[in-house]
Amino acid sequence: MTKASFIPAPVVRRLSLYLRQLEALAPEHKPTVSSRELSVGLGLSDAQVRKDLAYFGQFGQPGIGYDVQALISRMRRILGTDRVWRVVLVGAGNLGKALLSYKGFKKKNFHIVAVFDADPEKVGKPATPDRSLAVQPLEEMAAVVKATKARLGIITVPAEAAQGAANRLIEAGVEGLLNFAPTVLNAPPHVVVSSVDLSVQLEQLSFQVNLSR
Amino acid sequence: MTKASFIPAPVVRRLSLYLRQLEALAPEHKPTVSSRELSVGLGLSDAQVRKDLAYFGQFGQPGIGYDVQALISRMRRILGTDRVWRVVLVGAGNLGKALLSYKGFKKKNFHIVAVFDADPEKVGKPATPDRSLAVQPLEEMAAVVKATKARLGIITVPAEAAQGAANRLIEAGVEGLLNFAPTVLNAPPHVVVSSVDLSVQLEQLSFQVNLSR
DNA sequence: AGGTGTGAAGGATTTCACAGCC
DNA sequence: GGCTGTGAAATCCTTCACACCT
Repeated sequence: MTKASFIPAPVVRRLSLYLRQLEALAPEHKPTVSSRELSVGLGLSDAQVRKDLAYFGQFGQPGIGYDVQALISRMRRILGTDRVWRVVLVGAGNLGKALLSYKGFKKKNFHIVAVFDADPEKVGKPATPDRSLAVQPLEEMAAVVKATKARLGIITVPAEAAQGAANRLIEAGVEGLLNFAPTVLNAPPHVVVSSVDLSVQLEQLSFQVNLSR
Repeated sequence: MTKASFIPAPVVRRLSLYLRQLEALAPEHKPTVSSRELSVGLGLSDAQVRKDLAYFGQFGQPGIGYDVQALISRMRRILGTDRVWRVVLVGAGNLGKALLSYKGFKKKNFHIVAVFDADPEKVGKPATPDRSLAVQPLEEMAAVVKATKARLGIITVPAEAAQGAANRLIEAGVEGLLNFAPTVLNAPPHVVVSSVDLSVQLEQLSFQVNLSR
């Protein structure tokens, strides 16, 4: 593996976008793609694409470009999605259930293997219409995470319950958290946390829209 | 209004986080907060908070800090959430329905006023369990957006349908789009686009988790 | 010609550090 | 003593531009 000691955050964010673009244009069966072609759709410069990819070694052919399939494989390995990631979800509310039936995760090799909720009313009931998973009580988390070898957790509980859910997940041995609750999570340094606050996204829009008038 | 001619993107992103922190600590009835107190929870430096706020004028008291309530009001006005934003949603699938019943939006003054879907099977059916909104056909969009004075649109359709949905929304006069489809959207410069790709979020996690071992 | 990889230059953002105010 | 607002310095990131490859 390359000496990818430290990668700037903006680069990591773009990596996923490159992969998405590549996968979108793979069906066209063009064997290669240039940094320019990759960059235009994303509103970036061609130099940026080359610099970003150069963090992980050099796999372009001067005069030709990048081999699409090879680059896809390489990017998947870099991002870690060449293998299955087992994920547990805490919070069987509306958002949690929506994520459970979201097809995109499985396509990207993220498999949700268990669902937990604090509400005794929900425990035992099927978490999805297809009844593939039943909601389990929080107490089971440690055992289930261990048994399923899940390494990631998704938090879709109310803000007040988020830190508690995070603590349990961390205790159970999860290595990364995707948090949808509108609050900051504290976690030890060996646990990676990424947050999506849906209201914040809309706020960004309302700010920008107000600016342009 | 202040000469907020141009605000760097990183600053805008943090603005929402400041407001969220402030709202979280408002119930404690502490009258003021220091840049340091605001910064620690978010993992930022105190200087950063002060610099960011300084873009919009100066409302701190040396030796005291910032008046919590005043800062909240000010931030809401800056972000545009001191008024109601009417929002329409396209795509009555799982994610769309989850967003419809997400309480956080209304709390932040974002009101979803209509739901559209291309599937004739879904049209006419209630979009939420509480039956407050019925799914409408895409053809109605222009008229409904006009009638409801909606200015923002949320896209929760499959990737293949996203650009089409965006075009219709733009045509109908919407000024900002929040896109959950895993694809890049093209839009004219007067329309602001913000995207959330759920799989990309998990990919970021798998990358970071792989790094730290 | 068309295209990559990369030092060097340029810009943007963050941190430092301190004068000045409460 | 505590804290803000802000120039100056430092750091981080992007763009330029070109040697080199096919």
